[in-house]
This record gives sequence, C-alpha cells and structure tokens, in this order.
Amino acid sequence: MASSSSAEDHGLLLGLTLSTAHRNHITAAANLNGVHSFEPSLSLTLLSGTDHADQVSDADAAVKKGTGCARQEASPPNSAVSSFSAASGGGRMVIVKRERDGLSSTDEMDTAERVVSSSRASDDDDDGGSTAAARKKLRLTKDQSALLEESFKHHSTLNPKQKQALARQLNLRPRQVEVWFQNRRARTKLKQTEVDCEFLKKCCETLTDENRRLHKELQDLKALKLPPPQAAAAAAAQFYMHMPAATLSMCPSCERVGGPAAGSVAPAASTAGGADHHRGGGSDGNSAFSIAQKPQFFNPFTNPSAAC
DNA sequence: TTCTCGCGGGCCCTTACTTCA
DNA sequence: GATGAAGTAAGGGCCCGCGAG
Repeated sequence: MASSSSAEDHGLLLGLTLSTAHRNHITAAANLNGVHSFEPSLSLTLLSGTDHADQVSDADAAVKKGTGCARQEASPPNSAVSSFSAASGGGRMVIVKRERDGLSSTDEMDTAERVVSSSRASDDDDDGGSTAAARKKLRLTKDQSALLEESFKHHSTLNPKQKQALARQLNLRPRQVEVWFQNRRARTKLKQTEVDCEFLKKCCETLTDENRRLHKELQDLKALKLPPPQAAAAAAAQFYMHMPAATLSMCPSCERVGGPAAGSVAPAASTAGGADHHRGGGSDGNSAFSIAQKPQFFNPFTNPSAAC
C-alpha cells in the first residue's frame, strides 16, 4: 500500500504492457539467477492493463484479502500483553513485548525457546538482562524452511488459523511464523523490484535507441527535397517526434495521430477505444504509418519492434 | 448516520546475529 | 583466527481497515 502510493507520488509513472505470465516468468528467472543491481532510491510503478494494481502490489491485494479473511476467523484478542519470561534452563531471557497471537502458554514458549537453545546451546550462560540476549535468534532448520516455503507458495499471507496450524507443525511460535512470512514477502518484493528495475533500464535503453534512430530518419527525410504534401507530412512527423514513440497512435481510417491525450493510461482502454472508433467503419488496414501499429505502451516481449 | 477509539494485521526500516568466502 | 559481505530473524514504528460504542 505505502509502496505503490509512494511510487506514484514521487516516482515516475510508467505504463507498460506486461502480462502476469511475463512477470511470473521474470520472477522465476530472478529467483534462479539472483539479481543484485537493486537501486533502493528508484520508485517505479508498472501499469499492466486493467489489473495493474494487482501486479504492482499483488502482495498488497493479498494483504487486503488476507486481512478480511483474518478478521472473520479472528482468534480471541489477547493483545497488548507484555510478558517477560525467563527460560529456566540457562537464565536466557525471552522478551515478548507484544503477543498478538493469542498464545502465551508456557508450552508454546518452551517450544520456541527449545529451538533457540538448540541453535545456540553453548550460549546458555548469557547475562539474562542484556538486549543482546533478547536478540539472540534462531536459525530455522532446513525442514522448517522448506515447509514454510511450501506454504508460502500456496498463500503468501496466513490467517490466524493457518498460522497456528503451521506454528504447531513446525514447533515454532505463531509470531515466528508471522515474522517469517513478513520477511519472505519483503524478499519477494525486493526481488521483483530488482527485476522491474532491470526491465525498465532495458526499456529505457531501447527507447533511447529508437529515439536516436527516428531522429536520424527525420534528418534523412529533411535532407530530401520533398514535394509540398510530403513536406507537410514530414513537418507533422517532426512535431510528433517530440512525443515518446510509445505514446503515439494513429487512426488508420482518419489518419490522425493521437498523442497521449488520445489514448488512456491503460493499454486495454486504448485498444478498446481504437476498436470503438473503427467499429462499423471497417478497417482496411491502412498501414502507411508504422507507429500506428504499436500499442500505447510498449512491451518488448509481446510487441517485438524496432525499439526492442 | 457520523465520529471516535481500540485492535489486529501488514509493510517498511532497522538492528543484531549467523554463515560463508 | 580475523574480517567483511550477505542472508535473515526479529524489533519498532506507522498506517489502514474494521467493529464497537
């Protein structure tokens, strides 16, 4: 929620046609390859048809859904309970500032602490009151991680019941499961942002090349001594040259070039609008102006053109 | 009907610890 | 063994939606 809104507030609003399949594919590729060129300062928003919001912040959508679901199945509130428990074995202190999970039983705590102790069995002689002791953390076992990953594949958010069940299954506190999912979502989002960043960089490069090419083409045209009608067309082309090529479209029947205002932000809307305009008028496929064949928002995957 | 408040849950940023090269 | 980078569990703050009063 905050991420998408901040991107729209501060960042470049860039429209791209990018199917869910592509994004999934890219995400999978990123997970395999691992991209490490993340630029934290870059805010980006990808618009993808009518469901762009889902793709930009699908996690957010899941959040909303999950929240609603969670509310329906909410466990009895036991919030704002500050507990301060000390492990009996080695004097380790476990500070639970706020237990949201409705579980404060010693069984649950003992289970979690057993995991902590197993991972750091040699540190039981710690000073119990220090912050460092409180922050000593466990490393999840491979089995635990695998099960959490498997669960994350099915749903990126958990309702309280699922959380409880998973925690019981893993011998962890529900809070730990919750934190793991939170961190996992953050990692997923980070990876996706990295992928998006790379994608936008590539698009920027290709559009720059396209722009350069068109400028050169324009120079060539201007160099020619054109008859008046063609000169006028060249002048018009020069006028629209200042617009990004991806925002230009031309009605094949009326041969008017539409700028950004002619199309809408969403590609689906732009194509629908074009279809409406030609409905009943017949489309003889006048392809004199090649830019008209391009979608409103350029996608090098689905629309391989000179730009990409 | 509208407003206020508390609660629960999510995300972001950060810290601290672990692992590995 | 020391060290720095990367990974990650966890803490804290903030925001938002929802339900109750």
